[in-house]
Amino acid sequence: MEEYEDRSLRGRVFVKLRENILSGVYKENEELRELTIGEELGVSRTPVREALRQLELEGLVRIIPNKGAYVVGISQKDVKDIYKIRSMLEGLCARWATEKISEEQVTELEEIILLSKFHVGKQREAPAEQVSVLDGRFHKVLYEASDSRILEHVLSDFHKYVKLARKMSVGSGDRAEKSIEEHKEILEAIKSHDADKAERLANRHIMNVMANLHMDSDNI
Amino acid sequence: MEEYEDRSLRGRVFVKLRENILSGVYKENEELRELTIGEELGVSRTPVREALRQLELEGLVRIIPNKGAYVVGISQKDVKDIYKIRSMLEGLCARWATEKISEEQVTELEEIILLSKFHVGKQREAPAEQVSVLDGRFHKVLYEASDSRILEHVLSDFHKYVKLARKMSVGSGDRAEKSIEEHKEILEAIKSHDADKAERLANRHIMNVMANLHMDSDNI
DNA sequence: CTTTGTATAATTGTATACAATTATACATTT
DNA sequence: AAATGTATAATTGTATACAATTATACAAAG
Repeated sequence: MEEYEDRSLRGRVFVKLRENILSGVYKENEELRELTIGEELGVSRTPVREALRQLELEGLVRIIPNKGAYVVGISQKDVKDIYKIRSMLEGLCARWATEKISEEQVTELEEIILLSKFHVGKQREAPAEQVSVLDGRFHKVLYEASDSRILEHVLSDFHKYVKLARKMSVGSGDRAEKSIEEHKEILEAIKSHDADKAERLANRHIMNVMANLHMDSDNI
Repeated sequence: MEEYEDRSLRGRVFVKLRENILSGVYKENEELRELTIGEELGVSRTPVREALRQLELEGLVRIIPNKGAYVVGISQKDVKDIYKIRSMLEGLCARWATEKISEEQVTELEEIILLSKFHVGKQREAPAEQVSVLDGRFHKVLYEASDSRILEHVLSDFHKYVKLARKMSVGSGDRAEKSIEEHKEILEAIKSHDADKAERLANRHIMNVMANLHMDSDNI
């Protein structure tokens, strides 16, 4: 669904606006004028309008008819809530994946873990970025393995949210290694068909990620 | 966020299209042409386009750039998945509500239960409709009581989904009475500050609702 | 000085025009 | 007859024009 997002002007405007809202470029309650944004991005009002309507549905923008579009943004508490909700749903996802995962997907997850260990080992050339990408891929495969497009959809949304918001926070120290270790444990539980354990581990994994974030500023 | 949906043309088109997709008027993979829909609803392409872009974000429509918009719809399995996910999240919602609910909200819930009993009692003049509205209000207050706009947002979305899809299925017999009884038990648990119990009851409540649905046809 | 009314400007809502892309029909070639 | 190329039509993508609504400035009244 999202693969085509960057091809159209609307898609690019949508991605750019979401990024600017989540990263704090646009502040809470700031008014987003269609013409102004269009001029900033070099497009007309039409794609801007469409992007704003989509952002409204995502809850990042509040539109008051005939009046304007206003940034909603997400607070520190929102991020925490998302992690708690995600924790539950990632658990459910791991449970369903245990029942539905294919051989190919298991292999894919093993490859991702292998690559993650490799990249986190050599602590040079932007390791965080590479490891972050692999983390995203790990969870994405898990979502697909759950064989539930509904669950996949909602988890992907949340994942995008926190991925962007996370850039503001700083994950500390040796968290990356521990995270990969947890991925490995989750996969082991899935492979041994222990759905309860997989759910519990996935659950805790997300809570650990959250606990590692230092969320000091009020707005993310 | 949704209160203004019906005032603008876009809002009306959006609601109408979603209704037609979820109720099966538009079939799976059917192409939705902007001009055609605009003519059907008596509007130009612009509001139709905006509505389609929103539906894409909701996952009900798949848009292929420069090609068209196609109905995705939801399957029987999707509905079941939504209920399972909702079950978990309504549990979490009840837990948080236990910690955060206000006196006014408790009163509001008590009123809704009282009214529900009244309406289910006199089995005349479209009782199902009235009881359904009250059911919606009960859960809405609970969402607000959780004091988490994120959880409220995702649960509201799911609730809308199944509310529309449910019309296709047939809830049987004396389910309404039992449902109200369950609402009452959840509220009692919340009032006695027993978060574990509230979560467990809310959990089971949604699963009971699902179990009561007769989902025979392949597409809902 | 504050309030209220009104004219003006700014902004959004919708429709339409034009450009770019894709689908279709049909002739041409093999 | 099947495959391919090309012209045409249909559809979407974007920009712009116009209408409706809301905000702003400022004068007049109290």
